[in-house]
Amino acid sequence: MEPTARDPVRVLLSTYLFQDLSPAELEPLAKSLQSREYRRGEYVFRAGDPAESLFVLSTGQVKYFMTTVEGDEWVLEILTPGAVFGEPGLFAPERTRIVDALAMEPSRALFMGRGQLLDFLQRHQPAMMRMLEGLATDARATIETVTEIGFLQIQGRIVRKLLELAATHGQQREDGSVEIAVSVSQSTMAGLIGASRENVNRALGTLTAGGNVQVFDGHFVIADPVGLRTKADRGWIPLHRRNRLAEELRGSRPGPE
Amino acid sequence: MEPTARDPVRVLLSTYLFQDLSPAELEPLAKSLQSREYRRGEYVFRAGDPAESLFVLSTGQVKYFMTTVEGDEWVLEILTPGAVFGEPGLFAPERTRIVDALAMEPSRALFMGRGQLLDFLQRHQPAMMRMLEGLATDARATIETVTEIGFLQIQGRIVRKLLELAATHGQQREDGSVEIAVSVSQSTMAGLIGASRENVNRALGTLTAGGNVQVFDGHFVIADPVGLRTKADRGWIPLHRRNRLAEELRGSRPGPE
DNA sequence: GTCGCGCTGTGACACATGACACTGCGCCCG
DNA sequence: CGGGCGCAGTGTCATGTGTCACAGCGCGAC
Repeated sequence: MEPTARDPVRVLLSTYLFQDLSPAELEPLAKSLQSREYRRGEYVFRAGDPAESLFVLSTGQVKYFMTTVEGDEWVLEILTPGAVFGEPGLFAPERTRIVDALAMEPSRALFMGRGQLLDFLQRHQPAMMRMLEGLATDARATIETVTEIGFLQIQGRIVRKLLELAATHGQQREDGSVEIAVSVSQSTMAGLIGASRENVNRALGTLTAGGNVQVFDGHFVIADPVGLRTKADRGWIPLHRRNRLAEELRGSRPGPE
Repeated sequence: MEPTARDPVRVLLSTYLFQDLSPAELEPLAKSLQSREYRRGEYVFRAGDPAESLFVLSTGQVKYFMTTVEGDEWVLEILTPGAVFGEPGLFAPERTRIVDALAMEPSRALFMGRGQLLDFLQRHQPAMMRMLEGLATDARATIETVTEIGFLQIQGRIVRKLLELAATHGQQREDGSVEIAVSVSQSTMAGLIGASRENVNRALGTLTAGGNVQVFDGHFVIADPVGLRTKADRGWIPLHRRNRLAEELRGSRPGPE
């Protein structure tokens, strides 16, 4: 475990939520934080649990997902160190978790109670702003996911998801390719895009055959990021990227916006 | 237009965001609000616009949706009077709208600037709490939508959506049936659940044939809410409703949650 | 009136995807 | 060593769903 993971203040500073604050401001909060280790395969929390804490992942990897009775799972996110999770459950009126959070590797997380968090947010406007920002960004990202699921087919969804993963967990390599630093099996990829494992396999097959993507023991390497990106926009769905073009069609619209 | 729609304070009080405040507290805010009317077919804002205001719908009906280049649209929500919209765009770092908001009927909306809103939220903790709650609830609702889209097929999605609409816009009638008070054409229903209009039509056909649902000129009546509800859970996906049952399987899990 | 337009109903058909079934491989554990 | 298990790869097959094509119908515009 790296030294930074041992120092709660540094962990907090590495999150989007607390990044704006000074170590001095974070010190008292950090002191009162609790911490816990999770074994591989252990749940941090499960859907239906009462939501009482905010979590910050300091080491390891946590899978964030929903499960159906049939056992199928929808993977919402792969959380890596520095990730803040569990916020929505704290603020929703039911105060109950609706997703499962499962440690995929030995992991460690800091956590703080709801009261503690609210208290801190109210005293520190920058953190409160970030909280609003985080929730809003989350909501919007999920909205985009919905439309992608609705209109793209498997290969397109994979491409989008790979680019997204590259954006958040990507590591540039000297030859220009980008390595995705989280381990994603084909089945979790299937869970991420809502498809069957078999078809993910096949789609991945054509992508590697096309030279855009490579796979090393459990993680992806995007050999040709530019090429892949062009693939993402062709045919399927540029979403709101079309706005520039649409500008002139609109004509004058008086009003607030 | 009903009298309540004319009084900004009453409109604000009818929203989730400002419901906890006293008329006296809302008075100054209400005074500084601007208001605007929209014709049928007019956009309140469009994807790509800079996000500078928060809106509160006082009369009419607004469609909230994303559009693809092909012209297909994903309808996120049908907004009715008392709805607050445009928040996520205000808080996300890009400060840009990613969805389209279109008046489906002649409508009127109040709006306030971002600075004005932030200022008010910082002075009124209850409103700030509601804001967090609203964003969190939004995020969670969308997450549930994603999983439903992923795992249910058309008929199931329609049933879910009808029940959801009934929950938010439903009106009990004397014979026990529930009327959905917003006008939803088959095409917008298709947009709501991510399916083609034709298949929505067919699925709706079997539902009406089964006696669960009726249609009067553009809005739905759920003839048999209980029966419909049982349909929603059978076969397809009870989501996290299984938690009760799962409790005993878990065994002891030491830890914060 | 008549045209056009938006919405609702259907039918036929192609096809992407889920489901099933089985093989092979690496790895851990007894 | 052998058995079990999770993961990757592939073929076959049934089917839900999108697409296209067309008909009927109410309604507003001219």
